[in-house]
Amino acid sequence: MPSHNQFRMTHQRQVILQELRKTKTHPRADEIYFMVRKIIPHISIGTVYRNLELLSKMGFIKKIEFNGNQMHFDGNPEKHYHVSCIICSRIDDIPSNVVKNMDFSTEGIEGYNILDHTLHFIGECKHCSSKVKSKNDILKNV
Amino acid sequence: MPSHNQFRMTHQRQVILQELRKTKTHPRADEIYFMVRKIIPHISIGTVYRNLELLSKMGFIKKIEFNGNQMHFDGNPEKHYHVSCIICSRIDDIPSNVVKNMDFSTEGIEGYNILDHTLHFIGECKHCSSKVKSKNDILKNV
DNA sequence: ATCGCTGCAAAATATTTGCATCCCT
DNA sequence: AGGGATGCAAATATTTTGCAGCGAT
Repeated sequence: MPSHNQFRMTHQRQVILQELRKTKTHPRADEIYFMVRKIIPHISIGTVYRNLELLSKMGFIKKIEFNGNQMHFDGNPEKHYHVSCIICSRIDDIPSNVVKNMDFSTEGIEGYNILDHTLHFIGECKHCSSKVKSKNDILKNV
Repeated sequence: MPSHNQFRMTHQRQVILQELRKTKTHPRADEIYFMVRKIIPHISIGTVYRNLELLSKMGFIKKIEFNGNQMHFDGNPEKHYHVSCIICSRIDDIPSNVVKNMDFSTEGIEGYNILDHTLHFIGECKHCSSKVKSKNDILKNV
């Protein structure tokens, strides 16, 4: 973990950021790697990982740690919440008006200096529920 | 992913569950492996993973997916929230009165059938803040 | 000219899985 | 007895890292 005295905006870093900002799908590192390879064919996966880590440490992007073994990344660093599908693991943004009111006092959390929080909904997306439904339909006939 | 027609309470499974229920530290699979090895020395790590997966699918335990690359497990399947340390990744339970009121309508989350949610606080635990503090103190004298 | 960054490849981490055998129900 | 579960080991999957050379400031 280097301590950065000078942050350099390299071409690789700029393209990673730009491509991540373009999409709303909260991609994983390997997906970002393939997206960026279309623009920088010889970029290495190590560079992608290093940049995602650094960009999130600097607050340009956000890591989504609710994952199912793989990290996801969000080009939008503004505070917002997510919902993910328990079947296919896709992650979507939650409209800001869904949570109307959240009343909590972090003072009750003893021994911690609270810096942030995440609220993450889990459900079944419509794509997956329709898949499961048609599978059941098939099985009924067996 | 086997579909279980008969669930068997094997010795391994029973000890994994029992040891996980004993602790409040939300251990990782490898930590559970070492805990259980004191009782069943020849248990394999594969068995631990398979059982943790199955026990969480059946609702006996909970996976904590906010992790930092490793899954954590909670022997308490009751609804409750967590806080984790951004430095050392330890995870603690949140007292139930911290969140006084959370008003949201999942109907605003289009295209999802919402099943659950997690609320996870991130902060610096007192152990780590004191460590950082003493490190800074040392550096001041350099 | 520095020193942070990159590509490459190997290493480290974490989790899953095939298979013969075991043992719970 | 049947089939789910285990141990072992190999395979996967994911992320990190050492190093020599490159390039942004």
